This record gives sequence, structure tokens and C-alpha cells, in this order.
Amino acid sequence: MDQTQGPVNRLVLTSARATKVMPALEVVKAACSNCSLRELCLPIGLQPEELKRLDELVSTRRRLRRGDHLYRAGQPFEFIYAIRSGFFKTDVLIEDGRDQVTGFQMTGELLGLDGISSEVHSCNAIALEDSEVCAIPFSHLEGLSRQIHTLQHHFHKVMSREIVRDHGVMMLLGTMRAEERLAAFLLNLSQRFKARGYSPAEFNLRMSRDEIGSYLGLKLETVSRAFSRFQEDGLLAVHQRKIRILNTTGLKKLMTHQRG
Amino acid sequence: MDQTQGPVNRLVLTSARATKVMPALEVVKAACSNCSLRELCLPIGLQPEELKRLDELVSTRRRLRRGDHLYRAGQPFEFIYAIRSGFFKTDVLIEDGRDQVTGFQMTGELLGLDGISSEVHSCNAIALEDSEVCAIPFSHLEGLSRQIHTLQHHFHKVMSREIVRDHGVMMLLGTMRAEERLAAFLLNLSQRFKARGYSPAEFNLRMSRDEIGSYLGLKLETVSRAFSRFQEDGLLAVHQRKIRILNTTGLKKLMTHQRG
DNA sequence: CCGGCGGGTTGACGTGGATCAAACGCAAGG
DNA sequence: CCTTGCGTTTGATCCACGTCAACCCGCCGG
Repeated sequence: MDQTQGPVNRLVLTSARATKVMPALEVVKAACSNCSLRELCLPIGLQPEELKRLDELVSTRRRLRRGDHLYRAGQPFEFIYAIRSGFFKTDVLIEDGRDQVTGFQMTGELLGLDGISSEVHSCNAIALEDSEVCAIPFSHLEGLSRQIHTLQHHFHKVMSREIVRDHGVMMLLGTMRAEERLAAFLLNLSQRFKARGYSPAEFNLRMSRDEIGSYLGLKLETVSRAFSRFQEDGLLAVHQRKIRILNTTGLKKLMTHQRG
Repeated sequence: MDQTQGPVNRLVLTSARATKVMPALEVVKAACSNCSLRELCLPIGLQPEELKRLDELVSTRRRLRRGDHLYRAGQPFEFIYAIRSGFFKTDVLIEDGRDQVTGFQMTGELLGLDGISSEVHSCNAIALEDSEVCAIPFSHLEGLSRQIHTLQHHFHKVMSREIVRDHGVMMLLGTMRAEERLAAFLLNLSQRFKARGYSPAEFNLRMSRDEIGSYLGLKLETVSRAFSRFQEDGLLAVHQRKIRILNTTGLKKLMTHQRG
């Protein structure tokens, strides 16, 4: 998708090994400076020189299989994770067995911000498909963001965005009815796929009806019924987890519909 | 509105006027370094020297009357506010008229974190009683936290804590029933009053039943009924907005009660 | 080919909380 | 003293969603 940019990257591209032996995939995986996600992820707006320093900071990568935990509630917090590929959910659970999905995360988004406050993760992060993440030692990130203003500010924006997003979910859970919630959820997913260069109209859900329900504060049967209703009304085409949005404005209208 | 600030303040403290003429209250209000809230607020863990630099950063104070807006959704973001005294709510509202209280804030807590992400406030902050806040220019805070590691880390913790808190609210809205929600809410308030040296068992609610309901995703009638129920069950004594918790463990048990 | 299984759909019914409506109680103002 | 008004309480009814249960469908292994 994008091979140019950053000193490291230019070096690699012009070397014999890179062009002859190493597969493109491996090259791309090497660093932030030539990561296709850099405009979605932490490196936004950094200068090439700064980007190089960020490269040094992303020390390890982890691959996860579908179903693997990236971290669990209660584990000591050490890393922030940037999603390179794949799809995650985070959930919290309380003693009595109740649990709730607090979010779904996709490429370029950060995981682990919840752990900063108490040095311990407060939720579970679970891969919903085979995934790869960059592990960023948080103390290093703090160090570097003391030196790179842009990085610092962007990191603050990311945390703030998470807070704003959570407020949106609270709004959804507190005031919307089932179909409005599902419409809002689908439109949100659609937009995020679009931002990543995928079709905003057609995509695969990575999560079960139960997980959607948990996120939206609904039972899976209610989610299923809402899907059926949307299909009857010609808003969606649903096949298993394959979704095609047929009428975006209809969904938006539904979402904003007054109760009175 | 307030005449003492920054460097001026240090002057005042060592001057004859400060010790002889000015009332103690005024002195206390002058700066972080002698603010009674410094163990709850941003200055946690700072050295005296660092504290002095933080003083310079808190440039202005604002007094608000009950009902005043500290900021409104849509206004440009510039300041983080630390609550010196008083009580606030934040709420978001969407086009169709629905709104939701996203939080209640008390002394030592920060307001405005939501604005960082887009340089524009995403919610309204409204004083629920006469209040006073310290306005901290955010760009200055970023600057200082690039120099003071402790401050930086603490600020990150505060943002993270807000995220964790929001997840707790999502849990509450998504999985708890009315009485569980109210119990959780009261216990949370109780604990925060306690942390500030007030009685955890007896306090005045600063917000209406309607505002509680909005926060908890319930209608005011439901909140009222839950209060009545708690009183019948001997868990609370309720008189208007005056609350006395009679049975904390009972409330906790109720909160954690399984549905099955 | 069959049988089992996990996820999804659909239907029938129950219920917690919303809605609608009335009345109360405290406070401010005449 | 009475009025006005807002926040709250309480009751009666309604309805969206939860619950329970049957069934379906695609998938996998035998």
C-alpha cells in the first residue's frame, strides 16, 4: 500500500536484500516508520527523525490466535498495545459472574490504556480473530513523549478520544432502545472500516450475537430480532456474520428517532 | 474575581499583608502548594520545588454559581479544570433532545479531559452548587509534564482512571437493574465523600432525582421508588436530598446480587 | 451418511421499568 | 395567611425486552 517514507524504510527499499530476498510483508512489519497504519496509530504527525525514535521503542510484537488473551484483568500493566492486524474485544467481569464487553478494537487502535491508572489491567483483552499487536513499554512511551511534543499530544488525544467514546456508549446504554443501539453500533463499525480503506457497506462481524448484546446491554435474542427487523425493513442484508448495509440514511434516521 | 495567583502568590505568602490582614481562607486558595486538596488533585507526589512550578501554571480561578456552565459542548477546549470546592455534573446531549449525565465531579477531580481529543468540548459541565475551579491551560500542563515526570505520570493515571470509571458505568448501565444501580451509585458517592474527610454514612445529594436517573439510565420515578424501597428495607434514611446510609453491607450485597 | 454441537433464529409468555396521572410538601413571594 | 411552583412521591397501566423453549443451519468428526 505505501512503501515510501522514513529513513529506515528508504534504506530497506534500496538494499539488495530487501528487494531480492525479504518478502514485502516482513519489511512492512519492521517498524512504525513504514507501517501502513501510521496515519491511524500513534505515529500520526511525527517527523521522520521522530518516527525513527518511535521505532526503537516498539520493542516486541505478539501474534495471537483467535480466542487468545492479550492480557487479563489483574495482570500487572506494562505495555500499551497497538493493533497491527486483527480484531479484539475488551471485557470486564465482576465477582457475581456478570460481565460486559466494553469495546471492540481494530487495526491502529490502542489497547491497555485502562491499566495505567492502577498499574494493573482492569479488563480482559481477547483476540476475536488471529491478530498481531505491537507491544510498547509504557514507561518508554512516557519517556519519549517527554521529548516529542507531537507524540505526547497525540497520546493525550487518544486517551481523551477513548473517554469521549465511552460517553457515547453510556448515552447509548442509558437512553437508546434496542434497535437504535444496534443501528448506532453498525454505523460506528461501518465508519471505522471505511477509515481503514474497507467497504463501509459490506463487512464481516467478528463477534457473536452474544458479544454484540453484551456490548449493547441487550440479550442475544434481542440482537437477533433487531437484525431480522432491519432485514425485513430493507435496511440490511444479513447472512450469518456477513453484513451489507443497504440504507445508511435509514439506519441513521432510526438511530435518532424520538420516542415521543 | 480572584486576585492572587502564580508568582504573585508567593509574594503574598511571605508578605506582612498575608499573615496579618488576609484571612486564612484566602491564603489557602492561593496555590497548589498549600491547597488542602493537593493529595487528591494533580499535585500528588510532587516535590516542593515542582509544586512551585505547578503554582505558576494555574493561572486563573473561576467562581461559579449553582446552575452556571463551566463549559459547554462545542466550545473550544483550552483548559483543564480542577475543582477546588463545589460539585459538578457533566452531560452530553444529542440532536433529538435526548441527554445523559455522564458523571458527577467533586473536589480534587478534574474536568475537561473530554475536550483534548478534538480541541472542542464534547459535553457540558454544570455547577450543582456554588463552586470554585482552578483553570489550567492545557498546553502549559503538557509543557510542564514534559519536564516533571511525576506530574506526567499522574496525569496519565487520572485520564486512565476516568476510562476505568466509565467502564464501570457501562457495566452498571448494561447489566444492573434499577436498585443495584442506585446502590452502586450511593456506595460510590459515600466512598468519595469519605476520601475527602466527610462522613461516608451521611451526606447531601447535590443532584435531583432526575439527574440521578439520567446518570443511571433510569426515570426519576424509578429512582424515587428505589429510594423508598431502600428506606422500607432499613438500608437508608432519606429526607429530601439528605441521605443516611444505615446498612452499608446490605447495600453492597444488593449490588452484587445475582439475578438467577 | 449421520449425529452432535455451537451459534443463530423464532415464538410464547412474563416482568421490570417506562409512562401517565394525581397528589404531596417544602420554599419563595405576595 | 394564601398562592404558585418545582421537585418528589405514589399509584395504575403499558410495553420493550428478558426469559424460556423449540427449532434451524452450517460445520466437523466418525
